[in-house]
Amino acid sequence: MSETSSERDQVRLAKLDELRSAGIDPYPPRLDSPRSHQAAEAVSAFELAEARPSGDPVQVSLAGRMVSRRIMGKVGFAHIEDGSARLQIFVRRDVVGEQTYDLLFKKLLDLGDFIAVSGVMARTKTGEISCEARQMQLLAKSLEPMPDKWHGLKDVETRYRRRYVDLMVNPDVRATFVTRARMVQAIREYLDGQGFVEVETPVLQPIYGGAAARPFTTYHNQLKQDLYLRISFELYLKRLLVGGLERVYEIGRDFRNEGVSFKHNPEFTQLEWYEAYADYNVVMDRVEAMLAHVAQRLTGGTVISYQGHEIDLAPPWRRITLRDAIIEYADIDYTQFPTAEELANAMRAMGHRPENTSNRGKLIDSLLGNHVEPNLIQPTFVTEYPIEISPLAKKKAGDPTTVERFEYFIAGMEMGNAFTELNDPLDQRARMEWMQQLYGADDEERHPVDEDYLLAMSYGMPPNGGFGTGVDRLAMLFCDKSSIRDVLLFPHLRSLERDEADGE
RNA sequence: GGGCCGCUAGCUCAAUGGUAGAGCAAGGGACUUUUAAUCCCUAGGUUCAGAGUUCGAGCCUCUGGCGGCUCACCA
Repeated sequence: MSETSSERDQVRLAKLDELRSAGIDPYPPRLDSPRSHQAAEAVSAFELAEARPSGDPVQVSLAGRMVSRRIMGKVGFAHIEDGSARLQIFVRRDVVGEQTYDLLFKKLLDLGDFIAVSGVMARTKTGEISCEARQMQLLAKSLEPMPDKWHGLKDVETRYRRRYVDLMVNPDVRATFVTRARMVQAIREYLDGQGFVEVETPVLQPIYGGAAARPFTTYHNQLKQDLYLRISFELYLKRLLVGGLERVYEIGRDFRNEGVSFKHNPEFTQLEWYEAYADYNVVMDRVEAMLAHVAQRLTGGTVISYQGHEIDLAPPWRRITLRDAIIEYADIDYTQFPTAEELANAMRAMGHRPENTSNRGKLIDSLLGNHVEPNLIQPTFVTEYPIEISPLAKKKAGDPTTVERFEYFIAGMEMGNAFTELNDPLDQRARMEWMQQLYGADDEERHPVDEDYLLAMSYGMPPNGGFGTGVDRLAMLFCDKSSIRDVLLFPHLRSLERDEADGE
């Protein structure tokens, strides 16, 4: 599949040859002088020494990618960039010698090459702290040109397809993924501190469940078994409560075979936890506390800025019932319309265009998604959900149509879902069987009945509160990104079609 | 899936339907404190693909590909 070599490819390959004939390994296995400092460390070491009257020279050995170069005859400057910072190096021919200066630095190095530099830290005439090179070693030759040093890489598609290039030239992108990592770390810190145990449950599941979603299917050849990539962890984690683990959580990948959008990727990271002897009120308290903790860790405060909105994560958050929220934002009191048909008619009378469904819960959910959700900028818990769309949640005492469930919303996005978990095995079986009727056989969100889950529950499951949230959406929030693709290192994209005439 | 927008040199971008250009990057040269270094010279293109209209298409039309935004659907 290699194309006709362009001139620029030829030039780079010729440089490889020239390096080798000069006895220079373009890909040496290690540094001649082991790295002593990261760039940022070298700068602080110099600043420290500079502040002392009799500061000794600061000797350093650095390594990084050469990202700019300015040659002025027999002296030249370059910037190298490592994981900590960008640092200028100053190279003089009469210091490093002709072979290093003329052949290597001036002629055979390219922007993008990894190099090691040993020398002394100094301040240049213009005041920039730099490393004056005594020795220089090529560490890895780059064969592809770097993007424009000033404009960087802007093309969105290329940024996603070649994230490594995006990362090397756009510092904000690296910062985003560091922030994401710190966010996940802070989540674990909170939960671990609360006595939760982190566990891992199967990604490959013979029966999927725990969410209303369409799964990916796969197949185990030797076992001759159909398997599904999990759409949630829920049913496995709750089995652990049966087994006596009282507080469990999992952070991992879910897979849903649905549309992709700025907030949906086919695989995404989910956090779920389950806590014995807690109900959904306890869960709400925890969600507030956890996200306030994360915000503190990342920003030192609880107010974050998201797409121009100031969002305050400090507890307590607004709590509103689903019924009141829909009355407030859509002006419909769904309790006045006890059947799907009546509710759909009422919605039509209000100018909405509800889909044809006999599932009243789905209609209510669409009112929530279309009319309520976009308005919930500040963190908000919406509570008390219809039973038809909540097969795993416990009924509210005295109201058989409603369950103890909440979803929480921030910045107009649904961020997560929780309930007082249903632990009555007979009720659970009835609810699952009811779902079979409620969702037609052609409904792609219809769930199979998980007999082993029912068996587990029959052994006795403590009352508990469970919670699930999209880690990527939290990352969008804390990284101030409007698209999930900007917080995924390698977002899913269609494959590029290869030109078949392009030769193998 | 629908609608709108985009795709031109390695990168960032130009180009009334009339010879495809610039800056950076690259190659050659000058330059011993520059920093978007500067100066001189050079090379670099199937304008996403295909078809059509036209004397002539990067530009107009159609089909397809990929992407972005958005609507629908969903967690």
